[in-house]
Amino acid sequence: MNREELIVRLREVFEARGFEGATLAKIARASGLSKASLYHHFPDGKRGMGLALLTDAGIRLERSALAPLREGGEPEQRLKDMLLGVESYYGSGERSCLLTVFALGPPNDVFDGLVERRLVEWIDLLANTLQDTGLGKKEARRQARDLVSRIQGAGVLARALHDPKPFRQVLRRITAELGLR
Amino acid sequence: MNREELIVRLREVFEARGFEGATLAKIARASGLSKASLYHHFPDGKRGMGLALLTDAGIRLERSALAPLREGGEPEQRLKDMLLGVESYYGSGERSCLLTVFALGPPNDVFDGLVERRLVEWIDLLANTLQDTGLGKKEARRQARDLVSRIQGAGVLARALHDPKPFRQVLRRITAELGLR
DNA sequence: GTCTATACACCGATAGAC
DNA sequence: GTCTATCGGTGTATAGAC
Repeated sequence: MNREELIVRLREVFEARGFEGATLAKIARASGLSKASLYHHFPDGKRGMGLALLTDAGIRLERSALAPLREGGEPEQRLKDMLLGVESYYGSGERSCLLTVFALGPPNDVFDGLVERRLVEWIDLLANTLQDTGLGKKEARRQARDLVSRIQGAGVLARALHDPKPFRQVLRRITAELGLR
Repeated sequence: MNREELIVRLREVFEARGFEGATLAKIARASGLSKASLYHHFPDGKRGMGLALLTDAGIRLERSALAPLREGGEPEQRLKDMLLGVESYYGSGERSCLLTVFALGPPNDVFDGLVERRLVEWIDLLANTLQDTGLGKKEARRQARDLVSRIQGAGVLARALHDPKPFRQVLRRITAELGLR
């Protein structure tokens, strides 16, 4: 069992059940390892797992959605690529964002800081890109916040309704509104 | 200690920590009652508390945000009133929606059904109102889904960033976009 | 209605064999 | 690296006095 595959298995449990809802018994079952073996891979136990998973989610979000915004091409193309990355990151609405799941659990200084930094980074990058399309600085920031809200909300809605379609529809709507055809 | 005041106290714990994170010890501390006394008010224990709180949240959302949509006035006024109700329901971004918090916890047939029904109801009512403004049926439904997404996402964002401002800004933006001035 | 005391299951975590 | 067995603590829930 290598760490990469292990993280994928753990992710499913934490994403679906939240940090508190992910008990070691369920994690062990999902991973095929015993509780004791999990401590070989994560000496800090559940705290370490949560940290590793949240870091992993941040990196995946960065690669899928944030990195495209940093590229040097046309801003319209960057926005388009970001939305494609978001679609992939959310598994087309079938999966939840771990940052969101953790954010709605109990307060935790370590976790909360990681979540907050990624979201701020996302909004900042998005605002810069929107500015490159000709928007004013303030309006770009407002729209960036709004877009991240919509994406997060779409993920929540899909989960709450047990249906990935609302997620895809909202993403399509955003694409259309931004004039990305 | 009457039930109304008790529910308000419990709400704070469940909203901030989620169902799994809300332990009886914390609930007892927050309510000023002992664990045993809580079982006098909620014979079914934590399950009963969660159900009562989720029902309460649904009713508050109904009164604040959904009821205005049912009224007979101008659709623009109904939308305006809904947004005011949403602002109030979310405590201007200082509080989270318990439906969202529960939706992102572990799957639970009872809870999930309640959450789902309220959200579907919200989207339906909103779509009807938007249709009354002259939108086509399909477009009204799409926009209704989008609006609920944005509101939910705004609540998540405000919580994740520990700052109510993004919530208020998104709500203001929606108001402006709908031409409600 | 509220309490103290307690039952008992499950939690995260560890010991130590292989 | 993986396991079985087990620890101490905390979780939900109950008994029974007042």
